[in-house]
Amino acid sequence: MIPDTKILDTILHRGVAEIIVEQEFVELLKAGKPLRLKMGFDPSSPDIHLGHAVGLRKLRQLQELGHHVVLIVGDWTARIGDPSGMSATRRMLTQSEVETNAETYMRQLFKVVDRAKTQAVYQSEWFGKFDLGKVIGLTSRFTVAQFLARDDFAKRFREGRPIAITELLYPLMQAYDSIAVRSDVEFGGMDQKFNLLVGRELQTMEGQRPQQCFMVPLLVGTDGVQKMSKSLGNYIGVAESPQEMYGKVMSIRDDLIVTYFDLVTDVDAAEIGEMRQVLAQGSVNPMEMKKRLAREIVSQFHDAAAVRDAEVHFERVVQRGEAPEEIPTLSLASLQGQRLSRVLVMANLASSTAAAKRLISQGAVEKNGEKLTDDLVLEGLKSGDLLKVGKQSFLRVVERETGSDPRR
RNA sequence: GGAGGGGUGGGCGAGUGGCUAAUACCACCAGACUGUAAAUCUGGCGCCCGGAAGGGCUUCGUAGGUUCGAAUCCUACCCCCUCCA
Repeated sequence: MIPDTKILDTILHRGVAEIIVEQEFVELLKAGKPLRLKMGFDPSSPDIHLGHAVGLRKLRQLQELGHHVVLIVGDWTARIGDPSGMSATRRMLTQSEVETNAETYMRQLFKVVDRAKTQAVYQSEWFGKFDLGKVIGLTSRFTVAQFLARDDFAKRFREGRPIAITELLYPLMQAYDSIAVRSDVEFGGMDQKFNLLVGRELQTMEGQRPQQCFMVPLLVGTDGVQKMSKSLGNYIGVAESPQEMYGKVMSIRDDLIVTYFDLVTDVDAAEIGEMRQVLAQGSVNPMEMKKRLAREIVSQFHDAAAVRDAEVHFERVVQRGEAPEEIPTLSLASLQGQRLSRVLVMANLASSTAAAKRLISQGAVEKNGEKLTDDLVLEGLKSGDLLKVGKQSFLRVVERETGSDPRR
């Protein structure tokens, strides 16, 4: 299918950092023939988050035009670890770990990408047969200088920090994947630029038409500073519960609202432009806009009812500081005669008695809305009493356990 | 093959015999503020006993040793890095 100008414009400009070579890419799209869109992942980290979604949404848009995704399960590159993240060499994964991770990954991937138009292949299909001769052949095509041109290698080299030789192999392997699957376009974040370009070069050397490199911007994580990543813990996972997702979106800083709308929602560009304006003027409470954002994001992964529930939950627990519908309980009998710090530990509201005491002395503990500032035995505890620790942790005292044990 | 540097609490990184459960910063937790956030400010940030005051225990790569007393000194071992060849 040949895209009309509006769709083409969205594909080329919304949520895109750079396309190499944009003109060639446009021509390929206009030719209307199905393209092979390459996207790789290492099965060492199977969780997909909104940062990945930026690129995956692009794949989806292109699938809607009839193009095909070739998903590469990097069961060999996972052993090395992508140096783009500067991580240390990883241990080898077992075959079954790889398969489990790949499965998890794909289940999450297909929340965004069209399964019917996706083909998954394992790197081991070609690297499993590689012998030393081929490895040497591959490495002989590039020079150290070429690799040192890459930013992070150059930096580490300059600072005298180690670069494992296997790390140099990573881009080569990724590039070879492009040959193996005859990639037309490879997708990745801006941090993948070097790797994608090596693919282009290698394809040219092998007489293949060089792939186009499609790079998306890196989404800033919930900390508002660093790129979203699992290891930094600042991510919003696509497999998370509606409540978690909604809450995490609400916790991003105001100045990221527009970026998020732009990169991870389908809200019309013109409308986003208006938002930018009203936000700048201060004529709207950013919170309201963020709620809209949260709804837009959550609804991509959950049904409408779940989205509403998540919002109600947020308003209740976070905005009004009330107890949610479901809170952990402990029986009166088990708490009788126990000191407050002990109770908090039993209820899993504190990680140790020392921690519990800190919370108490800092005024973070309430019983039925009344502050408790001494670590004493709770007198007159009765069924129905509500303990609150911090802003959002609760415990209900009940006559008898009904099953949900907070200690689990 | 040779020379040298280093392994400290979640991270980074001070400390080189007692004043050190161990500086600072980041992360994190709580409180205040607030429009959800962010920012800011205040406090906290090994575990156990005690209402508290206070007391005890365990931590500075691993295992031993010296000493009244060690993260700090000695010995052995493990691991990491840099430079020269």
